[in-house]
Formats: sequence, structure tokens, C-alpha cells
Amino acid sequence: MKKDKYKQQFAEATAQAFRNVYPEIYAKVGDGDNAFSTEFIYNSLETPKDRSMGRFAFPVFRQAGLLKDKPPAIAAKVADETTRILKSHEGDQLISCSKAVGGFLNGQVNPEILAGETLRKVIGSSNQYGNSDIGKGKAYLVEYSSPNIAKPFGVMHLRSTVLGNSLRRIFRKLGYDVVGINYPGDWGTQFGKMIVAYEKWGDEKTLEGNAVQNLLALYVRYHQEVEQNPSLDDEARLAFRRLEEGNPDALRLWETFKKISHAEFDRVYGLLGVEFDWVYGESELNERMEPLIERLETAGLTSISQGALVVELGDDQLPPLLLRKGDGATLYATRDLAGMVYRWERHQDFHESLYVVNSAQSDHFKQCFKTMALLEEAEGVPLDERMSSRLKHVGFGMIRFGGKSMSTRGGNIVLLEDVISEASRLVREKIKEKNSDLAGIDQVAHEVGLGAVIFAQLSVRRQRDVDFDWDKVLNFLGASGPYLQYTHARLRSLLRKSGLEISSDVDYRLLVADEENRVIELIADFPQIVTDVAEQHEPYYIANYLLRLAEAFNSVYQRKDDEGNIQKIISDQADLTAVRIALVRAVQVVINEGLYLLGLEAPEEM
RNA sequence: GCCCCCGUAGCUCAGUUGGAUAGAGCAUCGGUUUCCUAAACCGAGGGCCACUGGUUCGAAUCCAGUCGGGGGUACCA
Repeated sequence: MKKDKYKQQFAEATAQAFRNVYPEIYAKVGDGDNAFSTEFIYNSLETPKDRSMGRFAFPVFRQAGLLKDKPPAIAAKVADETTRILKSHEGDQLISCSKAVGGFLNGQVNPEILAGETLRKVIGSSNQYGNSDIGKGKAYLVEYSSPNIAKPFGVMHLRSTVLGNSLRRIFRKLGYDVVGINYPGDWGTQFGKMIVAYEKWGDEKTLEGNAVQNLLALYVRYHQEVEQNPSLDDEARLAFRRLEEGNPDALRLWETFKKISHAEFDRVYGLLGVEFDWVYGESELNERMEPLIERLETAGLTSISQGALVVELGDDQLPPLLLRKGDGATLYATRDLAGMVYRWERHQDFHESLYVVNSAQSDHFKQCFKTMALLEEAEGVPLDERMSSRLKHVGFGMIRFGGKSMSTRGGNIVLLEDVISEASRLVREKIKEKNSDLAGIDQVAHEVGLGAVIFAQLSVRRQRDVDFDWDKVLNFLGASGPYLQYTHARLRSLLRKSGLEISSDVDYRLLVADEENRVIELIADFPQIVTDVAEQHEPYYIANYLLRLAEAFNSVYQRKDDEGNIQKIISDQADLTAVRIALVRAVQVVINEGLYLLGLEAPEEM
């Protein structure tokens, strides 16, 4: 982790100050990893709740016991000494230590220098700002979306899709060789059901026109009829068996279902702007399961339980993993295990492999990961070469609709496409009333409507369940995608209207307002936010951050003087305009890039 | 029964490895446009941070238990 140079300087000075103020105790404690070390202080630095207190804060409570002194007294003494030390650094007044408050030392960064360094960096590197090479040469696998064939693309698939898409972009920004994986469910007993349903109630017409809708209708009908007639499930099992045995009729139907679904998925991904690097269905693993099972057997991990072939995991909390059902058929866990090996073979030594899948499946992943760990242990794979420790389940909460969980079977489902088109329609109306001669209105309306939909998914912590609420998704006020896009469009407008070449060679002393400094601090925070997201696999940090940045900028934009006049960005004072335009450019670049990382477009106008 | 997630303003949610008076959006009320895009900005009201106990200089945050909601719990994925 690259260290923040301002923090580092502050930590060094503070550490030195402690040694100077308490030499006897320092002599006793000595160097090393203790409360006096730069390292310790650096890691303890916090961000003050109140921005006016400074850029960072160091709480001295932990030193209190050691120093046998009261925290406020310690803070006061050390603050004075830190200030003296920092002032003695000639010609380099980057940071300063303000008067201590309570038990905290507060550090400030010289605003003019922070502004200059930050804006120069952003303007110089443009959308590369925040890039890193920490991932250089490392493969990062991310599986997301993974819809089921012969089922429609509902909003429930949306979360996985947009989360994964965002993570893919973020890891790329950090230099990883990212492999975005789509792993559609194109195998398993549900195809037996589809085949039975088609043979009973469908015909060629089912596969024409709106084929996906027709297939869904068959699927729903199957689940209604099976209530009355449980023997349908036996037929379905038989039909799937036919498929597995390579029966030509069954295979042809399956191929057709697949083709229809893939065409539909590709269309939806195009709409969403989502991309993948590697797409393979469950069926592609059919040949790879047997070798995997043999490996497990050779390792002595398998046993027969109630007629099924299982792996006992030696864990009270986890049921055994099922490799084969009583009838010999494999299960999705078998396929997932084979898939893990497949991925490892294709991308040897990957850094991490993520599964962006609903939290309801967390036990399933625990079972699979544990099984892989046992296998590698049994095979004597050295610890640092094990794939099993690099597998991570990135879970997320459910999407509910009207308080109930959505289910394809019950037909309680909202189609993603309906949501997007409704959102776009509303955006279009809004644009018409405000900016009716906007060129490319349909495209912009789509981008902004889609922005609302995606942002609604990414602006909350993954683990939370979210209730799908039309009013909320279609509300473009406040914390929303359109709010960010609108702010961005205004920034672009400013840049156009100024008619200036953007230059970072401006007089940063002119940025004196609190509001402006707040914006600069936020811009300076961006690279750290990006790495936080990567570590926690939480894109909402970016969503949250962008809202704060947009808000901060909007209050610069509408700042008023004492007489109530707006302090405009573009004025007849050339120097002031130039530096403010540099600030505008920097904000615009960061919002643009942040939106990109979330998977949103940033229109020029709206 | 056991396991996982969640419980913060009327609603939807933030709250970084415990830290300085618990924040934002929506909704409500009040203000701002001779207009660099008002999809915005400024302000007001609104809280036993589910409950109880513990750890600590300090707990919304950590631990134990209770209550409430959701999910999972071997031959579906």
C-alpha cells in the first residue's frame, strides 16, 4: 500500500515529538513497534468528523497509560512540539499541526499546496487518475451475472451483474489482468422440465416471435401443473437423463433453448453496457467432472452416504458436499468444483477468484471451498500455492418485490427491461421540458434512465436486502444516478462556456473558500477510495464518495456572497476564472471516472 | 433445532481497524432563479443507534444473551 505523503510527514513529526517530550519513557521503551513509532502513529491516524479540524487526527488515549499523564495534557504538549518540528523543516511547509483539542492532535495540509499538487495530477492524468500498478501481472477472476437459460432476465440478476461489472472495471484500474466470467446455467434437471413442458404444451410457434416470453410461460405452467400432478417430475428426470445420454431430440431442443436465451442475454448486456471476457456454461464442464471426482476419490475424501457419493467436510456447521445423487447424476456443486479447477488451469496462479452470487448460496460456496482445501491438503500442495485460499464468495442480499422475494416460478418477477424503459421514458419527459432541443435525446434518456437503475443497486452495502420500489428507482432527486450525471453535465457545460484551454498552471492561492478546499480534499481522496473498494469488494464506496463530491461541488457552484449574489465560476477576473476552471475540470474528470467504475455513462448534456 | 445476514430520524440508508456534539437523501416546513442547466443550493424540525448485561479511558461499532425480520439447512441451482 502506497503511503500518503502528507500523513507520513505528520506521523514522523509526531513520533519525533513524543520522543522529544518524553525522553525518559522513550529511553525505556525504545524503538520498534510501539506507541512511539511512526508506523503506529501512521496507522492510528483518523479523519476528524469535523472537516474544519483538519485533514487527519491522532488520538493520544493509548499513550496516556504509558506516559502517566492526562490525554488533553499530552496532546497539548505534543502538539506544540510537533508544530515546532514541522516549522523547522525549511521551505517545505506541507502540513501543520493545529492546537490540540481534547485528546486529539490535528494535522492540516497547506491548502494551496494540496490544491496545486492534486489538480495538477488530475488534469495531467485525466481518466488515469487513481490508476495503480499493484495488480500488474496478476490475474483476477470475477464471476457475475450467470443467468439461467430459458428464464427471463429479471431484476434479481441485476445485482450480480452490475456488482461484477463494476468490480471488473475497478480491478482493471488497479492494473490486474481481469477475467470477467459469465457462467450461465445451461445444464441440470430444469432442462428436463423444460423439455417435458415443451413436448406437452409447446410447438414450433413457441420458438418464434417472443420466444423467451413463451418459454417462461411454459416454465411457469410446468410449476403450476406439477402441483396437481407430481409425476411430471419423474418425466422431467427422465427427460434430463435423455439429454445426458445424448438423445438427438433432447439435444436439439436444448440447443434451441440455449440459442434463444443467449440472443436475449446479449441484447440485455448490450443495453446495460456490461461486458465479459470469458463465457462458458455449466454444460462445458460435463467432461471435467469425472476426473475431478476421481481426484477426490484418490485423495480418499469421498464416501457413500444414503446412496449418494459425498465429501464429508469434518465441520459441524456444514453438511457434506454431494458429488453424485443416489441415481448417479451429478449436482451443481460437482460442476462448480470442476469449474474451479478449470479456471485454475486456464489462469494459473490467479490472485483471487470471486463469485459474485447471492448470499443465499454462502453455504454452498463454503462447502466447495472447503472441499478444494481438503483436496489440496491431501495432495500436499504447499500452502502458498493453493488455489483454495484464493476463492472468495462475494455475497449480496436479495431483491424483494412488494415485500416478497421474487421468484420465476411464481411469476412474481419484474423484468429488467421494463424497469429500464420506464426509467428512460421518464427521463425523456424531463429532458423535453427542460432541454427540448438536446441532440441525441433518446440516447441520453437511456443513459440516464439506466443510470438511475444501476445506481439504485450500487448505492447500498452488498449484504443488505433491497426492496424493489418503483418510486425509489424512478426518483431522480437527491442521492441518485441522475443527480451525479446532472452534476457532471453542468461541469461540462461550464468547461464549454468558459472557452478556456484547461491549464493546471494557475494561481492556486486564489482558491481560498472552505467549499473549494473541501472539494480538493475529496478529489485527493479518490485513489484511496478506489483501493478500498478493491479490498472490500464494495462498489458502493464509490457511489457514496461521488455523492459527497457532487454535493461539495454543488455548494461551490451556488455559493453566495454576503449580499446574496452567486459567486460565479466564470467571471471577468481572468486569474480567478482560470483556477476555478481547473477545479471544475478536476471534479468533472473524477465524477466521469467514478461513474465509469460503477458502470454508468456520463453524458455531456442532459 | 442449528448456521448466516439484517435491526440507526416517519421512509430508504451512511457511519472505515472502537474515538471528539450520531450523518445524508426522501417526505414535511421555510428560503434561494434579472437564470455559468433549480434533476440544484441554503436552513428548520425530527433519534432510549431493537433490548439487557459485559469488556474499555471511551461502544451504534467488540463479546454474551433476548426479541423482531430475511435467508439457508445433502440428493434444485
